[in-house]
Amino acid sequence: MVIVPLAFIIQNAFMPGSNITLKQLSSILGVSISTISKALNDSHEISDATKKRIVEMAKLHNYQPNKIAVGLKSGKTNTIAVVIPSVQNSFFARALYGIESLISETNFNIIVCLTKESHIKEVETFNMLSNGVVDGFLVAVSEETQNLQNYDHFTNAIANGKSVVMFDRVVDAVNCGKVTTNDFSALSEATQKLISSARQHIVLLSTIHKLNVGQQRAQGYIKAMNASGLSPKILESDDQHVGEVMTEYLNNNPVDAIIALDTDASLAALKAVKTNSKQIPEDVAVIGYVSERMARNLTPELTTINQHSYTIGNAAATMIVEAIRSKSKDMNQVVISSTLSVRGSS
Amino acid sequence: MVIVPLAFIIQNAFMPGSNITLKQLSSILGVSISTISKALNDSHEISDATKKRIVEMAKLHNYQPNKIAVGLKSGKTNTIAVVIPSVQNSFFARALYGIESLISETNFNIIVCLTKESHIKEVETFNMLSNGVVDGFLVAVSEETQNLQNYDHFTNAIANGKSVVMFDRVVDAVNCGKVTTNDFSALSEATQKLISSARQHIVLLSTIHKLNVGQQRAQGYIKAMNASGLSPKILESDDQHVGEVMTEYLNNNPVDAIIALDTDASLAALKAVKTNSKQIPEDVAVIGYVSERMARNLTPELTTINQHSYTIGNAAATMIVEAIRSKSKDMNQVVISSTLSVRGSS
DNA sequence: CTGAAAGCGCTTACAG
DNA sequence: CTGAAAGCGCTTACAG
Repeated sequence: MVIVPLAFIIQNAFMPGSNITLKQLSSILGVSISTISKALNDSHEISDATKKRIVEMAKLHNYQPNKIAVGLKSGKTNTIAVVIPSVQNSFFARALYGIESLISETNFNIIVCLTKESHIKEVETFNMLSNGVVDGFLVAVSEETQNLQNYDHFTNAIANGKSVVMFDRVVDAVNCGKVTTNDFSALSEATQKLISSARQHIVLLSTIHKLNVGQQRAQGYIKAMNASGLSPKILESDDQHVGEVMTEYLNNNPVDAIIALDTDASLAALKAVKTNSKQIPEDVAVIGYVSERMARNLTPELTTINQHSYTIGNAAATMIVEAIRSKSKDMNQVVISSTLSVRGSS
Repeated sequence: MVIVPLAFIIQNAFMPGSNITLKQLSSILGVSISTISKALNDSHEISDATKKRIVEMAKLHNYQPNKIAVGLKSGKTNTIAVVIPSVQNSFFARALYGIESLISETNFNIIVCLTKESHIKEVETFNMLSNGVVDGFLVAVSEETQNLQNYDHFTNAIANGKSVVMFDRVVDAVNCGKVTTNDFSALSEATQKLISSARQHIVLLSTIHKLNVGQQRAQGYIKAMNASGLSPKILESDDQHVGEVMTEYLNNNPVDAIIALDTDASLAALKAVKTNSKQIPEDVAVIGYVSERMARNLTPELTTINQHSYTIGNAAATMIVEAIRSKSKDMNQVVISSTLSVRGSS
């Protein structure tokens, strides 16, 4: 007969939802903690009979292993930090969705940290999570970090044995997994396409000229323009003033096509052309970067360069899970090609 | 003289970024682990001299306490789960931004989990994180959970001693902290405002009729319409077909105002009216739900009901941090009022 | 003022 | 096949 201590009964009676531990199960079953642990982990050392008894009792009490304790013991937390500049940008929102979808099918969790393009915030995040909290980092590098070119927090994390995968915003100088898109050639092709439809005065509108991706896209545009003997014209602004900048330019220059490099610029371009009483796409063609869903609800429907953000997120998540599980150091690079979705605006 | 074991030197020599532990510091300093722990926690038990020595050495080696170990010992993890349906919806994206902004100023971290409106996913998330991983949950209840009215995962978490705060999507039946907006009266006022500008045929367009918040808004609209002797007309659809539904109705019925309850419906309403060759706002006024930033970039600029999503997220985060810290059980409710931002479309 | 010991909830060599 | 012991990295009552 097993004597169950009174204190235990009381505790269980009054805390029905309270999480039960191996120790408590041990005193209920009259079996050692080690045996229970092994049984629940389906060790071959334990007889089928006891396994059965233990598993049933564990189920009855809704036993859930304490992840923190497992993490401390194993040195693994099964948690991945997703460090991104923002989540209000539809690219990152959808990439995060792609990441989460993949991760939720594994036994990993994700911690999301928003850097707001701040280097300090990014560094603090890495420092705070490097010690025991996460197994790896999925990061889209902040604008400020790109400008400062200070990458110690990345290399330290890697030196600490953490897996690091960069996506979209990557840094060549850091040796880690990378998932990017072909920004240069996507823009070059889109520009080429406009040129082959006899557009001559093609303007690039950007609020992301400080970012690597923005520069890559601009280079692709410039290359295509130059290749056709056309002179590139790049308008740069911030999200507050991009509309004014576009309108101002439209009022004083010939324009028959606009390529806008982000959501704000895309909406602003549509608005500026309409306000200018020009027809889209007859007078001015517009190609932009917005989500597919939004593109379909705009007037006219917007031709977009589709970055496949979900796929990028998914690929990055796949890569880091693989890296953590295999502990391999040789990191590969994946490029998810952007594609042009032609709609009414071009 | 302190004898430093060779193994330790090698380890340090070859793993410069590796996280140092109290044990290692102890062997470097020749002081016990307990003393070091107390010194680093600024205990009054330790003399200033040793404190200084210890703190300096800790800094030199960039000592960071292992959060997992601290969490296991204290039973607190300083981590909060944010469980939301999606992050592609601008409301949740911005609310998450508000949450993160508040949390990042505390010593808490957030784990973000996306339920995709699935009850099962929500339940699994709660089960998975309840045992040791998080101290509390910040949740916007999924559509499916609202329909099934199965709230056991919430009450279990609360019984397990976790703090729970619901925001935007709340469940009255669960006794926890709540942050909401005044959906009913916001719609009632917006409708009233249209009526007082002599609009008669005011249509409500919604893709969120299955959600509590959608129903509340619809009720506010109905009340205002009835109060003025007008007959309410509610068009319901999903985000794929909302445009067709609106266009179809416009083609066959008199309409002089549209209130759209979400971003998809708002863009679709603008598009449908324009396609129908009607003028906004002269022929048809449009009021919608989109972010301020997007509203300003639409043509015409959209009058919106502004939910103050950032503030809602911030308030919810404040509430749960407070709840966790104080361990108080009496949960309060906060209402952040929505406001009407009048722009060109009405 | 400092340190040894116990313990948070687990896992896993090692004995028996 | 089962269990006692050590240990993951910390904190904290308790001795000295």
